[in-house]
Amino acid sequence: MLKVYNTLTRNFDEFKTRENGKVYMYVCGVTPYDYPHIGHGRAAVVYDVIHRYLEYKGYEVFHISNFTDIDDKIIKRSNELGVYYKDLAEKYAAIYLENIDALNVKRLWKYPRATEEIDKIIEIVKSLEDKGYAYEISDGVYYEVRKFKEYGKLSHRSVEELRKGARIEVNPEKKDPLDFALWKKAKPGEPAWDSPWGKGRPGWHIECSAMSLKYLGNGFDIHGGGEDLIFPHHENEIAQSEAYTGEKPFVRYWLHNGMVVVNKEKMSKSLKNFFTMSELLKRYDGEVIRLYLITISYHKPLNFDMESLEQARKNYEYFNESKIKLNELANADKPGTEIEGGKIAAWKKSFEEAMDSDFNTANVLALLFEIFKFSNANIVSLSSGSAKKINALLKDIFSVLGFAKIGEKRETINLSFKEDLLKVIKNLKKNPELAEKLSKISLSEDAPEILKEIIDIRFEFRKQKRFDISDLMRDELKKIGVVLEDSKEGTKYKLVMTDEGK
RNA sequence: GGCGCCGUCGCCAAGAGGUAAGGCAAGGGUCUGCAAAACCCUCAUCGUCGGUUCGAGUCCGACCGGUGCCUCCA
Repeated sequence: MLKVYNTLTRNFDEFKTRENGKVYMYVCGVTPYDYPHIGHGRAAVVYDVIHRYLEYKGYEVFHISNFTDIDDKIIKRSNELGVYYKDLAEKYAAIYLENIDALNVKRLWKYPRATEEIDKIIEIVKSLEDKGYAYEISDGVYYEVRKFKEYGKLSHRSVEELRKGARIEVNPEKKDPLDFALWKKAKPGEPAWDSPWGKGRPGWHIECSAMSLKYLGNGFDIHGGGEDLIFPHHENEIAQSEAYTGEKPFVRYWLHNGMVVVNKEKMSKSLKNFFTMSELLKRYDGEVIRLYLITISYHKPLNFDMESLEQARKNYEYFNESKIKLNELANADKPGTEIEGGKIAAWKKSFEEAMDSDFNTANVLALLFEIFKFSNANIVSLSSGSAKKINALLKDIFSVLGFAKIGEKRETINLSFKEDLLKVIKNLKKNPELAEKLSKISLSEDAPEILKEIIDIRFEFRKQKRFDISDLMRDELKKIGVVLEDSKEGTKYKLVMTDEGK
């Protein structure tokens, strides 16, 4: 039985959907005005894992995430750069999508944009005004918080407390400092849409109510986002939506992911302590970053540091290497010990129990270590059939965690790999004993063939016990990320990431 | 000031009343010409002080330290 931590009830609630077999989920997306950082990546990955597990459980998942493509920051930025606001927003929306593609986040059902849902937004604001929940003043239409009796139920605050903490008001016409803008009247030079209140644009919170209600309907299952959105964003969404529909709940389960922090401070643009996904992806494979992001419970803060990322890289390599061995065994058609069915079943059970406990990916990772420890320790005795059985389970686990490349051999690392190899050859030619042999290699061949010839030459030296030469060759290759592994069967190579790149 | 969260081995991190998962690092082995990889072994009583309980990282209280939200933010 799946249990999820619900911010509204502050409890691990049993997950029951509105409709049988279907999950409707809305996750607050980004305001695309700059490069997305790893915190945005974490949110995307977290809800992607949740999405994937729900599908594993047999649900059909209707998952959407918005782009808030009109707001103060976008207007300010586009004015600074002298570009059209929509072009700016679409540029960064595209970068965001590219980045999370690299993290192997599934594309969602829909990515609605605020500016493309103006009709629905106006309809809701108008309705709230008609029902007496909203009022118009000189600079816009505001939601009257005191009219909504349950205001504060999500963030667990009282209106009185909030009022004490409220900042000095900009517009004295507001009835209450807590009232927030549903619709902002246009200032000169700002993008604007026609409305019953003249030219203007949506306030910050209304677009999420409009898009979620439009595409998912009232009372949908999951609403997610960063925990910094609990107040005021999600609190206001509830107030708007439940007042508008006249029904509750607007959302059945409120899920919130923890922030990424750096040196214990929240990663944010204003503190300038952020790492963009684009820069991290230059140094680390997207799946390594993904693994790093799911090593800790999704609702806890994640303290970002390179050392932990490096640890994730090692763990990823271990999974990868172990899976390759298992695949080789599975394809070998080799007789051997059969794994007890009970073992597989127990692993499957602990996988599901972990995920059922509010998506405990950390425990799933521990399980993966257990499985691979077993397969590695028994790789010589196990039958191919057993390997296939283990692989079947791993396929499910990896598909839920969102790893598509574990077990693939990396054939070439990047485009400059051949250049690197030629550099190695050049360096090795400084050794007179090697020069002649290496010059026989045809440099017009592809990188894998060249590499193979180098390894063959080294093999000859090893046979003659010329370990000085073979060690020299091994060291040179290691510098470009080629690690040689000698065994009785011959020399295998694998490609690993180096500091300079993948 | 209000509402929260967190403090578990050098580091990362599960566990949430029944006697401390996992990973990285470290040390010792097996294997290897040496490595690498893999495997085996070793490695914590849970911020402090009280309380509840047969039994507490796990519940309650106080305190110490850190941090989030209350303003835009995944």
